[in-house]
Amino acid sequence: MTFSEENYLKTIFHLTAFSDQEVSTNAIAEMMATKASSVTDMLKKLAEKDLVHYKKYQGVSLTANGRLLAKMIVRKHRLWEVFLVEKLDFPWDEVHDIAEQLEHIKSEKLINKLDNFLGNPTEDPHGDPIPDAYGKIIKTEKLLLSELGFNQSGICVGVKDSSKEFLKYLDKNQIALGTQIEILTKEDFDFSLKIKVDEKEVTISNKIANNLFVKLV
Amino acid sequence: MTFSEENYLKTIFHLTAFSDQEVSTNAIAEMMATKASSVTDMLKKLAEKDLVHYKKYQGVSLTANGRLLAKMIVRKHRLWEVFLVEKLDFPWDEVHDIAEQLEHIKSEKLINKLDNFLGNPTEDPHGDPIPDAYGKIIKTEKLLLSELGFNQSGICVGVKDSSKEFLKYLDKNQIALGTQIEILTKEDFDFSLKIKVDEKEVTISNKIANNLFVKLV
DNA sequence: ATAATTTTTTAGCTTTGTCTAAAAAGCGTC
DNA sequence: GACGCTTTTTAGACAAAGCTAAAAAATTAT
Ligand SMILES: [Mn+2]
Ligand SMILES: [Mn+2]
Ligand SMILES: [Mn+2]
Ligand SMILES: [Mn+2]
Repeated sequence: MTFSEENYLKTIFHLTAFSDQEVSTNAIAEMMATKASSVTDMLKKLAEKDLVHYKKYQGVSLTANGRLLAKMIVRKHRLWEVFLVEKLDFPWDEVHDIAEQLEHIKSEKLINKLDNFLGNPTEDPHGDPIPDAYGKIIKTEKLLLSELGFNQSGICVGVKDSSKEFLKYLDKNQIALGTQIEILTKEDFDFSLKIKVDEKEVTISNKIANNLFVKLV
Repeated sequence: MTFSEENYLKTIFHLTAFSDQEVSTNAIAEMMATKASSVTDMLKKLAEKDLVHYKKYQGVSLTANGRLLAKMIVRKHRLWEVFLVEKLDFPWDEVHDIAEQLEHIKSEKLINKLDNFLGNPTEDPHGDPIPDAYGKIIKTEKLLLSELGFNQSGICVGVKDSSKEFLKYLDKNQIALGTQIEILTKEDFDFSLKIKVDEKEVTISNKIANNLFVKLV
């Protein structure tokens, strides 16, 4: 498998993760910042290798085999992210780009040894689950901060948007995984929230609250 | 820089490491298991980028810039080998192939953090020197086991041939870096040696003695 | 039901890195 | 200095992965 094939599989996996529907050529093209015609070419190749179900004009989905391979790439990506943060002390907003490269290193033994070295983590630095060596993913219950009501408290367990910009915003406001957040007030006009973080009051927009996963405490 | 360009630079670096002469198209082709015509194509491209000095029919050598880049690739390769052996507990005969992939990961910050994480090692698991972040290489004095005389003792500090086969042979005979070896007798007919390793006597061929680096004790 | 619009595919071209076969250059021998 | 062998380069082809522009299919609107 080439890097490119792996990247397509991973993209299709992410796009079908929650909807579980067929995914469109254009959706793939947009997410990969490429052209629809290039996507069509690749889908034919992946179909040829039995990694996707593909019928002209009818969207695409992963085969069992394709899904497993995609999960293995996600596994590698997230384990390397843990390594970079836990062992090399990288900030959580810098690891994704490097993991995009490391996820293509081919060696099952390597990734399983890395997994052990890291203590078999179940989540990456952004709170996303790490598939095990068989592709099994343990999904933990989590809801968006925006779904909490007044006076409810949650512990931050993940981010929905894991862009550099958002992660840096959270750093600036001293919000990290494990931080406890209490909802103080909700503004009806723009749905902005006043929250309590570490004894400090902070006002955050609806967009922020919609991208932070919490677990009720 | 592409993987392919990096591999060519690295090969030219290794071929010119000791001789310091121009290297031939055929020598590169042979070491990379490719064809001379492919090498010629790549040399033109590298010359265009000012990474090699190249004149038709007259061999090739690295420019200062090309040499520095080559050293950075070697640095990455050897640091990753240390990581694999020291942290992930890989046997020394399995790390080269994986390092061939890891050496192409692009991130200066990553490699410098890895260097620190490993305690800034100066040598890789095969006794080869690791260039520092500026490309500086500290060469330590070492001689071949075959150069020792009767009753002389040396500590094994490196291997000249680092093929799987040779490394496994050494494992089988309990010879590792740091092992002390004493020359007991030399056979005039085939230059085979009787040596003492860990209180045990072992007979080794001239070929073995010619591929083991030692430091006199 | 037809027309307009959007989506997807096809056709044809480009770049990178490889190959084979043939031509050109360099070198050792007489 | 010519001949023959070896090395190197060139010419031309191919596969992978991308692109643009045009055609075809699907979808939406009238
Ligand atoms: Mn990531
Ligand atoms: Mn992540
Ligand atoms: Mn190596
Ligand atoms: Mn090595």
